[in-house]
Amino acid sequence: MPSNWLDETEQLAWRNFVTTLPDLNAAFEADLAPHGITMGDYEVLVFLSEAPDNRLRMCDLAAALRLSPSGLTRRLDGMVKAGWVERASCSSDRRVMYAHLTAGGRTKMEITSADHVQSVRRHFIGPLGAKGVQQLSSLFLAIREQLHARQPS
Amino acid sequence: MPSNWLDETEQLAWRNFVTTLPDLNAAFEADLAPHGITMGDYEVLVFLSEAPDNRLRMCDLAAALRLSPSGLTRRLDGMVKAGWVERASCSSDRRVMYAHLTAGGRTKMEITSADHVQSVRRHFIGPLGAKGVQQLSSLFLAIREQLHARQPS
DNA sequence: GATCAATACTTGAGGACGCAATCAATACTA
DNA sequence: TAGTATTGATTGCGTCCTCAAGTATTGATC
Repeated sequence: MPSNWLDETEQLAWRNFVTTLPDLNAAFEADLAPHGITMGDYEVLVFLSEAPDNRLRMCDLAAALRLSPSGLTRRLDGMVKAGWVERASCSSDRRVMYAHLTAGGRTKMEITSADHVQSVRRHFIGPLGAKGVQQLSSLFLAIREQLHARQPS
Repeated sequence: MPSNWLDETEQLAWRNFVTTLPDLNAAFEADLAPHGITMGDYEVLVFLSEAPDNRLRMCDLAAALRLSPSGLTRRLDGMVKAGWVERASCSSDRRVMYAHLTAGGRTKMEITSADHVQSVRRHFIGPLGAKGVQQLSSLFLAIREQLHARQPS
């Protein structure tokens, strides 16, 4: 074993982390499933609802979602078909397409968000406790800053 | 906004968490990529290397990996082709197939693990700090216990 | 101002995964 | 012990994603 191996405490932390993540994610998906929407699509609704004019350029939205351009194109296809989003072209730059939240999309998000917040509270906020929420917040902030320090996105 | 909405601190913690995860994951994958292996395949090697006789039943391995049976079948196809794993039938129950770590698979894991541990240390352990490691460990333990409390897997 | 590079998006091809159906083997039950 | 249910693994099919290539538009350079 190399000298930089994880000690027991570090090993335990790492395992607690990586073994919990998939189940946590599955729990959120399962809670959203009755609404007929995935976490991925729901996140699109959230980003658009918070953007100016309820719209974002495809490339900006893709970057925010950590999705490839083609991946977003196809995800949006489905959401347009569902009536939650529409495409709109840009007058000042005819290369860009806006993803624009429709009224139906906003309604969908509002209905869904109530359950989703409850889901986050039950699976995430609740078990952490008030102190744990603050701890976890700053821990992940530190991780993210370290990530962006080397690879400024 | 419903009454159970997240307050500002909770909101911030949640966002720090969900926005960091994809980048963290991408960092691990990127560090492993030069070895020509994915996190998914690497995890198979780890599980098998720690199992008795370096082998696990397909169904047990699938459960450990949070993978569907068919998903594991196909992942193993690739790993068998790479020479890291071999399938072995079970004498006492002819339904089961063992996934068995080969010598080449163990070598692959040992070579790869040095870099992977460094990767975990840089992106995860390092920014957390000694105190943060312990905090995060118990926080995710709490989350997992809450998850299993309702849905005993 | 013509050319070349960069940017924004889409499409085609291929990979990874889940669900449902299938087949084989074992366990339960009357 | 015969019949049924359960378990373990695989295959077909559909979905979602990425990469590479292609098209269109804008920006940069000489």
